[in-house]
Amino acid sequence: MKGRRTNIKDRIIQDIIAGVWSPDDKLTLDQLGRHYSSSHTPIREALRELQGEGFFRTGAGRTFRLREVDREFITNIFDARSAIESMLARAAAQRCTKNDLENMLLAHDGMAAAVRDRDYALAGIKNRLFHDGISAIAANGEATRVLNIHWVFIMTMWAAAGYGPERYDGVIQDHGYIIRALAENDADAAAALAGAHVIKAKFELLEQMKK
Amino acid sequence: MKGRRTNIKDRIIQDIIAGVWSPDDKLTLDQLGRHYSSSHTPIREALRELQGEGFFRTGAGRTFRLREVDREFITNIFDARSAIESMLARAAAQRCTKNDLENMLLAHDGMAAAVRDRDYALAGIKNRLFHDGISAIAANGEATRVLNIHWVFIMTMWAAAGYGPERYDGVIQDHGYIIRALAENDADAAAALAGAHVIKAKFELLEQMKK
DNA sequence: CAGTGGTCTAGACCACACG
DNA sequence: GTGTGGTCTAGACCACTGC
Repeated sequence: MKGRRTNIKDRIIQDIIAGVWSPDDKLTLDQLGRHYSSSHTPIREALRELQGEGFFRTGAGRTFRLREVDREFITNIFDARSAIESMLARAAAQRCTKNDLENMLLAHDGMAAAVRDRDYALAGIKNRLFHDGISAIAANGEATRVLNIHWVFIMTMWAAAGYGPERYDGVIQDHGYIIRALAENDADAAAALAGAHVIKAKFELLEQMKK
Repeated sequence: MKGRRTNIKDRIIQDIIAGVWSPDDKLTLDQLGRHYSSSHTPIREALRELQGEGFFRTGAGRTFRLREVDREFITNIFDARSAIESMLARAAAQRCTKNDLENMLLAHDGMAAAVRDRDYALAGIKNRLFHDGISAIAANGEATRVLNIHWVFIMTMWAAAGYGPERYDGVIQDHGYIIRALAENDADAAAALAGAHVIKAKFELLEQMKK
């Protein structure tokens, strides 16, 4: 399924965070095509996907203009994620079966083990497994799609932030409480916990941005 | 800005609802290209946008497979919309100024007038103005983008549903209460009202689908 | 190991800005 | 009117499928 478009999109995000492209650059298809060794079409499609994720706005004329990844942008996408994750957690708590719960515990333990080993790359992957698990139980593919769109960006930001044990321990603690809410089929609790969990991530990234 | 891609996307959605394309059809680029008198690229991009909106899933191989627009799909997207509109209404209530309020009242009165004149096409447009107004006050462009993606689909569904005065009066009543919440800067009330407003739309469309 | 069909390349096209 | 640069056309390419 994946063409080179997917790779180009990921590389562009990493380059945005790394500061290779700045908001005032022109960013023409020719220029990007040269940089990523590709012709117009794959670049064009990658840009359109990135536009759908909010990284580009259509500027004057028909040009693509890079959006600044600033506090407002982080705030906006995490507020949206919080609302959706909260809703999904509520649905998941209502539907959660014994089997679902075991899968969640597996992901949870896997992440805890990775953090214990100081393997933060693995911990990031396990973290995503945990959140994907909730989405799977909630079974709302359309809402899940919205959560998935910024994933590359979030992973890259976390890697750049270089969080240590304190941050990860807090995340794991939160996950533990969310699992309890799922186990009790307590929808209100799950919604509140999941929503707050995302807000914390927002604050951490905003804090990190000041540097 | 708009190329023919945008038109093709809208026409495909209308054709999906009209039953021109059914979930089991092959839907190759060649076939669609012949049908919409275009070459691969614009079709391909339209399909990719529609994939991002959940209308297509990537089937076996690398083929595009049309998703069935069924009760589950409607439920999923409206549950997601409810969560986001609720969050936006909460933010809007906190930020709403006197000037913002006047703009909302303008859109509100415009829709009421359109319904009084039985001009439901105009009422649909005014309805969108109302919801766009809330998004504008909330000033979360990234969340708003998520709300905008299904708009063509929703407009087409409403037109197909052929709602009469009773339905529109209910919508306008809801809008009136939301405006009151904005006026009082009552964030909790706005969130509850906006969330419920979307759930009602979901139930109405599900009801409509049985026929 | 052919067939099917999505993906990429090259280049013409043309809309929109600016002088 | 001229130029810049996004958009579309045509066709080659090649991954995946199923015979």
